[in-house]
Amino acid sequence: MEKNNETLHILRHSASHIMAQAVQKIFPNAKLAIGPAVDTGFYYDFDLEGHSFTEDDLRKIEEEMKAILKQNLTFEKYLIPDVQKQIDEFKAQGEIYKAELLEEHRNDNPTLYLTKDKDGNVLFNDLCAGPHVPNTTFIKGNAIKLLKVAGAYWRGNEKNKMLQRIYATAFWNKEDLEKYLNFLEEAQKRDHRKLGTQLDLFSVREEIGSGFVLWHPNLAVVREEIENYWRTEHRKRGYVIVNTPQIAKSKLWEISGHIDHYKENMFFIRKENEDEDQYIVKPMNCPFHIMIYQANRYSYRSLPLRMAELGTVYRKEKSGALSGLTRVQGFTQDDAHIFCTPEQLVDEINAIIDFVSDTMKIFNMTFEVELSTRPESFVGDIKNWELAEAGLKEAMDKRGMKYEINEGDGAFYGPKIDFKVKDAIGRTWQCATIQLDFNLPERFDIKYQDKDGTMKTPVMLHRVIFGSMERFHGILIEHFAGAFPLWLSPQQVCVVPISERHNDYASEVYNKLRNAGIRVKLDDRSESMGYKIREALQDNKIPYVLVMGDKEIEAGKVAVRIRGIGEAGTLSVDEFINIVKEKINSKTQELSF
RNA sequence: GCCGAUGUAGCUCAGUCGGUAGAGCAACUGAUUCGUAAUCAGUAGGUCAGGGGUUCGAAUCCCCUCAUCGGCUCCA
Repeated sequence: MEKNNETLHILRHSASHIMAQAVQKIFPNAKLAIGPAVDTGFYYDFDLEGHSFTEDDLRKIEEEMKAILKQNLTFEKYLIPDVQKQIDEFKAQGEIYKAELLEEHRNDNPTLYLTKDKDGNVLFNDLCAGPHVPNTTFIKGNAIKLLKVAGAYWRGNEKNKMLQRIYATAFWNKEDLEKYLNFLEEAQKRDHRKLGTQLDLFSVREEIGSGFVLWHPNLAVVREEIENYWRTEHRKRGYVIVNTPQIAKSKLWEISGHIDHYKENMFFIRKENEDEDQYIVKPMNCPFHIMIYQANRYSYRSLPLRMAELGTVYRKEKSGALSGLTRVQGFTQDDAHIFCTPEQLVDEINAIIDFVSDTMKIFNMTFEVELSTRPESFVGDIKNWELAEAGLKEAMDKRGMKYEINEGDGAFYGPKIDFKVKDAIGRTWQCATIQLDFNLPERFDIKYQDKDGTMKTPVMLHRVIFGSMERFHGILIEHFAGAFPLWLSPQQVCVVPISERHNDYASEVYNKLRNAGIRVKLDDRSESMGYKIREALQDNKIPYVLVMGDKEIEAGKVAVRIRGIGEAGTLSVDEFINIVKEKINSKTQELSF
């Protein structure tokens, strides 16, 4: 058997059998559920009454696995001759989950995999389609690692019993495992929640509520730059920008259908007395944008209408779902709604794809695309769906864009294209999305006048580029490991006088930079130069430090030190300002001169 | 919402068997005036997440709530 990436999942699947064997050796009451290989390793789900796996158990199980591996066991495929008999046997053993699975696969020529010792004794068996490695010599004791224990519902259904899942990983050799563990450690250092505290970027307070983000001055600077970019780009691309209220009467949400379909995610404002109207905090911007559309009459000539807003919405989430900046209850969408005729649809979609791709380029991010098609329950005319799906495909095919298709995964109101960017941990986050909507234009009965003079219902597109400002900033923090490119850096330059007698010159330099519109900090504290440099570059991740002492003052220059690079010679202040301004304007990630 | 873990100074953490809380960094004050990724000394800082209970006595044991973390589910 070849030891490559393609066969790695076979190794991992086999390792999961060894783990199950080890668990049942230590905990004979543990019932087996399922234990597949996944992208980064494998897991096995157990039902174990009366005991929760601990870190210590994981160590013991790992030791037991190593002991099992030393016995040089073989994996053997075994076609179940009498399925009913095997089901009864599983039931007698208490293996109710295996029995349930076998019940379902009874007509698929189900097989067991037997783990045998060299005398042919069966030490362990598991209902399994395989394949597996031939024997345990393929699984190296020093290349497996049990990682964590977590709860997981049987068959992923929250109505079912919660099982205990042990996550683990395995590689062909020790070196690959260590590489992976190092990667996990690196990823942890980039965690935006950790960096959020370290760099004083944001916080979430119990007194305010979970999932409501306080943007500290440092991250507010990043956001300001990104919003500036966002506005400029939207103007360039023919959008109009609007502002809408934070709350609306329940009537609006009745028309939009949100009360019927989205209630559990909405925040209701408590009424003081029964006569008052019920107000609801907006979970979406679309109804407001439609109301703006309704304020005017449109013809096919005046469409498409591209309406954008940095709109803050609030969505109630299940308590366990929240996380840092990436999953919150209050967030600002970089939302837009495009009202157009069916003929304009493909062009509009293409323009949005251009927009997304141009934007992600600036951050040096890659993304993958998924198309989700009509689900089982849907609204609108099936012909429109087919046209729309074909349109989305056409737009992507024309530009040679690769995409995955998630059949039946679209929203009930229309198909969608999702853009997923990759973060430091290799996890993909949904950012940009384009969704067609056949529902809201009907519900609000919006129209445009076509060439032939008749009134028709426009096609409506929802789209975001960043998704939410909160999530996108979380991704940015991880992507850059907190070391933002110059144009986004909360502080761009730190001015460090060597000793007190250089303070006057330093403050002159500081004023010059500040007047030039550069975000600069003067560090004239009575600390050592080395300390100030370290704090600026390493702790605060400021791109440039300007050091000045007698020599620089005499020459009218500054000594430049660059984050992650080191000393970069001396320049006049004007020269430095010109270079830095040019770099800021070009949004480059290159700091060196 | 579910399973499990965690919550001690601004941050990172220690705190034994239940006997009234400690370090490093940061902050503040003073000294130092320094040539490229941590100068020295001193001072101050805590209702031990919140509430209830057991106890002569609780950071420590029990219960509830809140929050955070790892997952599951959800993410119209």
